[in-house]
Amino acid sequence: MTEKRKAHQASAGSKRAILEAVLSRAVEAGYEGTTMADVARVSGLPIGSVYWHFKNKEQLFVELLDYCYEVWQESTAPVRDMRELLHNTISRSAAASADLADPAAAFWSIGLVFAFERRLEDNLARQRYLEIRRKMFESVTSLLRTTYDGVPDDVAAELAHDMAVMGRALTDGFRVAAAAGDDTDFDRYASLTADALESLVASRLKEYAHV
Amino acid sequence: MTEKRKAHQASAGSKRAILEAVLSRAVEAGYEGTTMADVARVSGLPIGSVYWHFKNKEQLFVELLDYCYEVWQESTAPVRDMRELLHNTISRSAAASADLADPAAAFWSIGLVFAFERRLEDNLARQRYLEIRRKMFESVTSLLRTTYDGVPDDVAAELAHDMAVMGRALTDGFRVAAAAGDDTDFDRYASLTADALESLVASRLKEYAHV
DNA sequence: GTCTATAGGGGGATAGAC
DNA sequence: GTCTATCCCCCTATAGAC
Repeated sequence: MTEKRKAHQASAGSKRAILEAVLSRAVEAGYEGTTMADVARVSGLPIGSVYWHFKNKEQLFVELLDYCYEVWQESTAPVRDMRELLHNTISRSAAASADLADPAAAFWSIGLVFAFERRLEDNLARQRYLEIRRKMFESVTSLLRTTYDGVPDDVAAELAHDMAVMGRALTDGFRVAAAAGDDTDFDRYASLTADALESLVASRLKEYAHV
Repeated sequence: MTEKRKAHQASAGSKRAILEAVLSRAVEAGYEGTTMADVARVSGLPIGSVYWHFKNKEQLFVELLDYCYEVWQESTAPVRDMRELLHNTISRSAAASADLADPAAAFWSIGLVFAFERRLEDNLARQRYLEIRRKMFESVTSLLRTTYDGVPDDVAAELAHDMAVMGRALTDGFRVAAAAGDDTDFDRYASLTADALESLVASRLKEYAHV
């Protein structure tokens, strides 16, 4: 193994160590609460190394979001319907509070902080979160659309959009509940939520069938 | 009017000016993003006066939350059912983004920042928000409970609790949507939300009637 | 009660040796 | 690539004149 390769490997290892350090700090302290000194301490590397691997704090968080999103995609089995989707996301909201070391769960927990910190408007990490948020919404919408068989395209599209909007609101809402420490049985409400949305879909489909 | 009275009046006026200054800053920048220097500048008073009226930043935000909550209570007409309640809270989520000067609407917008900033765990303002959040939840629960006539008490209680949990999640979720800048027709989804929850209630009531 | 000046501490970022 | 020392700015909070 050449010297260059060795250096490269060490670099990759350090980079990952830094990302995991910033993850563990970010889920507890958010963006502003996480200091570069913290990250250096937790990762075991000096602060100079952190700045060698990442241009600045902003870029560090951009790459953190990318890293988490990647892990999330890999670790998330494809779902078949809305019920399964809601169960995954809402139960995972609880997990995001309990198991903060899970990058997949932590992603959304960190992201919501960015949604609310309006003063971070120009912050690239915030923009990255919003971008991923949009991507997720689109993919959920098209997934749901495939679940309405034998329905005119425009109706299915509208229905899928509505369910995606409401599903997103519910998911975010239960994340708020988790963050606020509300005493909530997330499994139970994942089911109830699915019941509510499914009955809404049913009545909408019936309505269109009558036209 | 005595000198003492005059001084007292001036004090009350300044205090209110400071509270409105911190309100306008807080909805834009959150807790950490709002600096005491900002507050002084916007209120037109020197920073020394701010510290004369309020012990510290923490206490300033505690009183801001109390102030907003008070205005919110006064300005909110009593609602009669879940549909009306959802419409008020969800439509107002949109307003919280549009009309930031409205203390009633701003309250929830500011509060959610506290929910997510876990590192503010010991912060009295965060605790005050969570306290008010609980109070609201209780009052919503007991309001809903009165809307289920001719139902056994325990069933009505469970139903009211479930609807309050889901209503809160939806409301918070749409506040997230507003903060994230999602393109959402809040009026429309307030209706759909009410449809979904009402049909859930209907099926639960039917279920219990059969037993 | 109002105002100014400043102490005191912390955080982001860089320089430069190794 | 790693590490240390340090600069510089901003923020909370206080001291003390008026």
